Amino acid sequence: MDQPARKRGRPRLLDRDVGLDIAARLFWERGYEGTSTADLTKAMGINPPTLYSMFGSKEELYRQALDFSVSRENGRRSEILQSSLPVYEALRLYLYDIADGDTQPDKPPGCMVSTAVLQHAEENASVARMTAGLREASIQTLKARFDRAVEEDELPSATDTDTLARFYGAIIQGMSAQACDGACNALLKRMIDLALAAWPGKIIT
Amino acid sequence: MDQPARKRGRPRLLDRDVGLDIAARLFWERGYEGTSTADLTKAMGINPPTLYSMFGSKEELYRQALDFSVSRENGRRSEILQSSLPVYEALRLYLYDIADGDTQPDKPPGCMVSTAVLQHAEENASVARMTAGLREASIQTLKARFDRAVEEDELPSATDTDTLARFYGAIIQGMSAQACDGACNALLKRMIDLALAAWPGKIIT
DNA sequence: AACATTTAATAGGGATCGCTATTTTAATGG
DNA sequence: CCATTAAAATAGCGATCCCTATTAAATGTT
Repeated sequence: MDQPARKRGRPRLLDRDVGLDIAARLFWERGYEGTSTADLTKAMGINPPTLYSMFGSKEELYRQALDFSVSRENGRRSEILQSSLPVYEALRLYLYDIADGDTQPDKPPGCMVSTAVLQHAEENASVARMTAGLREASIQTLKARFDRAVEEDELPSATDTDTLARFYGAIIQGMSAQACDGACNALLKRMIDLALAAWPGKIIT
Repeated sequence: MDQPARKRGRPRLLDRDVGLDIAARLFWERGYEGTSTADLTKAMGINPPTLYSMFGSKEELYRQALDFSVSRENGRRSEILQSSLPVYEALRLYLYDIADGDTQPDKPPGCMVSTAVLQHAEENASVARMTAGLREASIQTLKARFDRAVEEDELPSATDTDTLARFYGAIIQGMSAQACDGACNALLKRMIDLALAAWPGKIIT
């Protein structure tokens, strides 16, 4: 009874999510401008008209592939950050999870969002705005968690949570860049430990 | 007598350094893959064959434009870092100078090297290797200064200078990314101040 | 079997990509 | 004035870019 309700007409050869996964991987590795529609159709095993009927356009496919990938990570990372752990420990695990994502053995290095479309041709400005928006949203998530920590007396009330969030955002972006340049997981985590030494109230030795 | 020794033949319409400056600005704003040879020739006011006779190829032009730009900054930044100031203060001024470079009013945002060609088509792998090499060199410069600080008892002898250098490298890359996303100079400097709080031996309040 | 519906495959269009063979122009040297 | 030198301008090459009009194939329905 769980039948996928076979519709009429010729059946699809490519599952939509499989296609998005393949596209995400290509965009992740080569960037938006470095990935051609020919690359995409070849990797998916389809012809150009199928790509356009399934996803609309290259830009729409990129957007959907980003949504698809981001939403897969968001659940776990949100759980880590919003857990009952002390904010400092939650932040550490959150950053470790991102470091793990930057250095997965069978996936492209770095983060698909953190360092994407920073430079771009004018015609791709709207794509750049999209990735910038995702980065800003991620920073706002951090800031909201820090604001809550202030309210719950885990952080001094004078804490500049905006700058604090953007600082750890910079670490996230720097980790992605260095992962692209070949940095290993252990190095990224050593960097995180250093960055956590800047946490308000810490005494470094 | 300081005559530029007018050679025979038709004189050049475009000065080489002026051309490199224009090219650097375009590559800086749009990235390597986002800048076309047509963009470059149009901005320089020349025809394609002139570009190729002057600079060899698009990739060679990118390399020369990078060298041209980097060498302009390197003198001042090296002076700051190698000055007689305490290493901690030298590092602060060094990072501030980079923040200023990321947010020059009449130039593209971010750094031309820090966040360049992180993702790329396969055919541009050699270009990516080049920018990655420049980033690594910059990190090694930091590490060398920190090693000197260890020798001169400005830092504990157990200091992991490699990780320390890569941590501040990550800050530099994160600042460039956020400048590309619109961050202002003051924000970048607040982030630097936070990053300096991670300096070994600091007591944060 | 014939039809309706939905997708896949073929083939290619118009624009732009990086680049170059050839010709023209502008200077100096004799 | 002519020859020589060197750079600029014209014109366009083959490849690839993103995308689509059209045709063929595979299913459920009648």
